[in-house]
Amino acid sequence: MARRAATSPSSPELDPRKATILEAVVVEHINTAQPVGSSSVAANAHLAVSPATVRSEMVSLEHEGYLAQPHTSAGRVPTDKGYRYFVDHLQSGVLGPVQQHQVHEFFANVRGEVEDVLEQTTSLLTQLTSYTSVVVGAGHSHATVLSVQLVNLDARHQLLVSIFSDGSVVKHSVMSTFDVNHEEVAEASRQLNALLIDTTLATTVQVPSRNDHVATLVREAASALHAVPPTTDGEQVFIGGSSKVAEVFEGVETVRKVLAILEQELLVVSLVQDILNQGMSVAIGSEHGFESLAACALIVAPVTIDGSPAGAVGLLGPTRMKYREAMAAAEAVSRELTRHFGGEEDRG
Amino acid sequence: MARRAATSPSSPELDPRKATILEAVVVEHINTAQPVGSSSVAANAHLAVSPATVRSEMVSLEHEGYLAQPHTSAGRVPTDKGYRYFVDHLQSGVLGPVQQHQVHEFFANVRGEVEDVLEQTTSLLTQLTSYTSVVVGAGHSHATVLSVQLVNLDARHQLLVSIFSDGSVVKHSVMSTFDVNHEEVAEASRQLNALLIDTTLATTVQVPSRNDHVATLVREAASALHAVPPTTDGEQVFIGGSSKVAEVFEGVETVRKVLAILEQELLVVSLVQDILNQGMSVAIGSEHGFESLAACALIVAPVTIDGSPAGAVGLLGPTRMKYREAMAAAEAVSRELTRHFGGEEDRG
DNA sequence: TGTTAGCACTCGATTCTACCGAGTGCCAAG
DNA sequence: CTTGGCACTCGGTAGAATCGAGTGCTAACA
Repeated sequence: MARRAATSPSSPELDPRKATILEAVVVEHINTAQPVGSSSVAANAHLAVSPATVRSEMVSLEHEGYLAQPHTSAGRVPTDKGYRYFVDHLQSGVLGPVQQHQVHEFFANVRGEVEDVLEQTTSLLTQLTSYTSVVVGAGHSHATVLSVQLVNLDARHQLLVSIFSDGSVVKHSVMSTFDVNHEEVAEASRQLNALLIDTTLATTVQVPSRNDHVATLVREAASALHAVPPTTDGEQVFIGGSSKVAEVFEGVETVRKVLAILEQELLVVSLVQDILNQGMSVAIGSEHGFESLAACALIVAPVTIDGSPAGAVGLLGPTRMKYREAMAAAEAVSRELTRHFGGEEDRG
Repeated sequence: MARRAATSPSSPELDPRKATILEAVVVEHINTAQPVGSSSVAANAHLAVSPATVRSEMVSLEHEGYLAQPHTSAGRVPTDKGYRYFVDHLQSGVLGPVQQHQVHEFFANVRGEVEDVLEQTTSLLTQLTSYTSVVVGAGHSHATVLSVQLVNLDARHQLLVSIFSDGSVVKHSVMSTFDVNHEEVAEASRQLNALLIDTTLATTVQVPSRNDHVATLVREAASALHAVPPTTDGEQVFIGGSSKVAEVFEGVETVRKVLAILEQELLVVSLVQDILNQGMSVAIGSEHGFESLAACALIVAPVTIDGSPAGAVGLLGPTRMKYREAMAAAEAVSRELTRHFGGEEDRG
């Protein structure tokens, strides 16, 4: 319920009958992918009115922008606004027993590093919903350094391995212009530890200005660590079920566009995070502002660790996707993921 | 030339005129995606014969399995065998000036870790060819351990970070059933180093059998490290341009199948490596044995470091792909990649 | 006033037909 | 062995006819 409220950017109430009709149209169109006619609404929705009445209501709904007509003599199709109303007034569904079981099984058996779990979670989500799934793991921009280690690959190549408090590990190669022996590397490693432990990536550190081998190594290693790629602070993206794109969308061109977006992982991250920042759980059609995703709806659910945002799960489908089921799945998985990571910490 | 010889699994020589006709059909069909008729071959290929003659040759080529007829009154289309002959007798092309420039630019500017370079290489390949690209980085199954480090995330959770001689870094979490203090972790870390340095993942190590905290930690950490996922020894796969699948293949079903295969990265690795193991550089249609890739051709080129196989680059397209250009691109990129990594080592 | 039955109308989809033409296979002459 | 000639095949396209789902409007009705 809280969710539903948080998720309503613009849903003026609608006359109850209109609401029922709109809902019927949406449901029907989601199931059939066809324009919906007045008679099928009159039959289906159990409001005891004639098709003619439904028709006049539909005209009105069309004027208000909730429905559209592909051509003069066809049924109606929901607009993005129509879907939005539908979603905002959707009572939250619950996962079917089979799906619940799948989720339970998954989290009971899943093992391995965070990355592996997140990766596998995309499979779970796609299996649950038949939609393309996205899992975003938060960056480690405010994690502190637990330990760094500089090792010699050969005399001119060193590797800086940094371990962060959130369990992430990052490596950077360092190339030196002079030969370095093991003692120098060990000494540099020691100094780097002293310098970097408990700092974050954002912290600026005081590097030695001397020009001996060790000091130079330390300088280069530290700068390698702080040379953050400008576009991201290390979020990870996992995408699962991209083949579903070809099943679920019609029209090669749409498929191509969607795949092209999915290829740009940075874009996907920002897309998901934009939606979360706006407090939404669903972005429909043009709402997310990506031209080439106009045919898509994206459901997102945040994952938190110890109350602070740690990532998100998402489901990407056509605007006529099965919102209730997909939202239930996204929520269940995000909840379990939160518990999986958070709970582990508590128990440990 | 050596390549071409190595790449011929089954290409009995063909009567020169038939060869010319076959080639003309393949070229034409690659360009137009349409069945090719006798007259266009007679006109195009500069053999001074009439369409009628071409026709009779075509009948013969069809009997021998090089060509096929979609239906009675249509032109001919190459079979997999036809493409195979074509490829086996293709004199190696050379990259166009624009592409050469792109490759050069790329390798002049590329920075970062091996993984980043490989990842970005997929973009390069896709940009060069407009096909989906695959880059496989070899596993570190025979790299030796340079250093391991065990750190405390909290009292019950430790992280084992292992650095290998090939520059790869792997982390494993270790969960303990008792609280561990920093001294114990440090001691365990020391012992693990003594135990593991210079071993490979395949080496079995003698772990302490005592039951104190440190020994238990060491045991658990060592077993975490050796618990290799059964299906792989750490190959990395990078896939680029999957949206090209939707451009290049016709038929939603084909697109779906191909994407589904690409999702299973392990499959892609084994596919690429099978082809390389057989000494082939191109697998056409059914040659690679994947039912659902029957409409595909896959071009692969090995990447070596210091003479030993270190991975591969691949290009995936329809059987009617532009072999010469794509092969040239794959070769050029694999060559540059080999130089990029190998050369660096030599200079360093 | 809101609802409904009736009805003419619209227009995409489907079917059918005719037909075009690219391409074939065959044959007889060169 | 090659080639021009020719009858034949058959997918693709265009046009006409038809179908029917669905609409908007209107007049009657509660």
